Amino acid sequence: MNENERQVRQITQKSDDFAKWYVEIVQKAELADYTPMKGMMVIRPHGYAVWENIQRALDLRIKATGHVNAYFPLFIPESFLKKEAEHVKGFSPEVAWVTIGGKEELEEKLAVRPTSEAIIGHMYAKWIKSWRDLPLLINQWANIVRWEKVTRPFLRTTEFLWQEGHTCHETAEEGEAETLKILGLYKEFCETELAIPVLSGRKSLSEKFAGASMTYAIEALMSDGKALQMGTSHNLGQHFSKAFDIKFEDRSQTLQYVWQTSWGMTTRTIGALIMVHGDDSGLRFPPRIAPVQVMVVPISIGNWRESVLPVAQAAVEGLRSAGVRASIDAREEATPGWKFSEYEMRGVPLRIEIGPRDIKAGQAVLVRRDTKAKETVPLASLTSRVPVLLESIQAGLMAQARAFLEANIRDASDYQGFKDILENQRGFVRAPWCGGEACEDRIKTETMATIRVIPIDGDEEKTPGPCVACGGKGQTVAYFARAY
RNA sequence: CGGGGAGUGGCGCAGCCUGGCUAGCGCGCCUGCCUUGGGAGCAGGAGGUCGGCGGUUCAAAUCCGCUCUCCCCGACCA
Repeated sequence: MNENERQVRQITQKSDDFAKWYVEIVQKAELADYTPMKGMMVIRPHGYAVWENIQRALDLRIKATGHVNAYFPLFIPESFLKKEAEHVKGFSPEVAWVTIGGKEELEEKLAVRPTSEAIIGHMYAKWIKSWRDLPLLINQWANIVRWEKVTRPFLRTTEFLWQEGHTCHETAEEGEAETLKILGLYKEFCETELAIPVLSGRKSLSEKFAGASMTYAIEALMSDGKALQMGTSHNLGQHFSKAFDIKFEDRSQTLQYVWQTSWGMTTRTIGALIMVHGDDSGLRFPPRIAPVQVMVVPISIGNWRESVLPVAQAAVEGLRSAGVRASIDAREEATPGWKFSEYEMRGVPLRIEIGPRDIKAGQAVLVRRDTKAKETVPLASLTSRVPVLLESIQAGLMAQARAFLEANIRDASDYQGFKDILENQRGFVRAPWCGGEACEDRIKTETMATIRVIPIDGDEEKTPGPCVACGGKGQTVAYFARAY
């Protein structure tokens, strides 16, 4: 057993049992913990700090595009949910209900929101009277409850956190433009901040949001070859405005229903960070969203408290004033080696080791988490070198994830080849599809793969071959995958 | 919700089939010494109503019934 193997002996290897590796990391890196209630987890401080960084970066973008934040109630009257037929049908199997308040049985039961279109639609009807009130661009950060049968930390929990945008527009074109703008915003966010490359496009009708006219999504590829939906942007058309009577008087004095969109991203993205970037030593957080970007470990030898510690602390101070989220672990009771492994597990992008030898040489040892490569840097140039390295790590993780994604998009022209890819290699399969639900169903039943996205017109060639399932005329190319 | 596996100090497990002494082991934790450049060592110590409820029995971690939770594989979903 070499050194590298010894240090990771406590975690399940990723290649050995991916699912087990995942839940072990979640718990050992203290991102989340189970509670006595099924499907309900505690997001622990280390996990919540990641969520706060995601929130900050995403909120900035949402606001930069003209949206404002508000907060709507947790509860939604049953009658509201029932107003949009498809909506209630889609969500009713997974809604939690409040039927008693204190000791009183409620006259009308209240849904714990599975999403907020209904309550927001009701309020919008009250607020919107004129074209001058449009566009209405509101976002909320909230918790959501969906009574799922199968749960997994971050990926699918009974209660989860998200942001949901709900907008109203004068025209169908504006609604569609907003839907696509957000889709692009999500894609840029995932790639820039999370270092997770995504495929974007529309969903098939069977996969679209209950009550939408069209759902667009971004999909990422986890390192076990399964796809994960990272965010959705829905063009709601006039479905909800008609159900909730959201009307405005337009510029030519005609009464019209507004055109709406809704879109969301959730705490699931944390699960994606784990599964896209994690390795056998633990997490690898992209620097931009890492709670701690740099951990300084003073090498505790001899009179290190007098000789090493002050230098290490000064280094942390210097990095902090340079805008780096730096921290120091000066605990006496843990050995340096233990700390190295610990911060690798927790995904800290960069480790700085400072010991007596380094001080003598006026340098520090920098170890990047993504490649584990070491370099020595003069103490005086830490504040200039560290930001460069952090950017390089961010870019490195992205490059690695993109290479993996690209290597795992495979074309299939016939059904046997299609099945072989899903059976032996997983990843995305790009294949022509006739647009028929029968073929979609058959593929799902026989291969467990679903259409993740259909490229938006113009993004892909327009003359697909025959449908990979039925051999009929191909209408479009679609990306299929087994998904979480 | 269907099929399979599991629940015993913080973590990982043994014990259960065939009921019986103070429920054991490794890691972790506490104290002290000694160490510290990849998860150190020695000595002493703390911590468990065996997931919960009920039943059988002189006696239950162990047998029986119900129930909760977790994991895996399907059907449903961000």
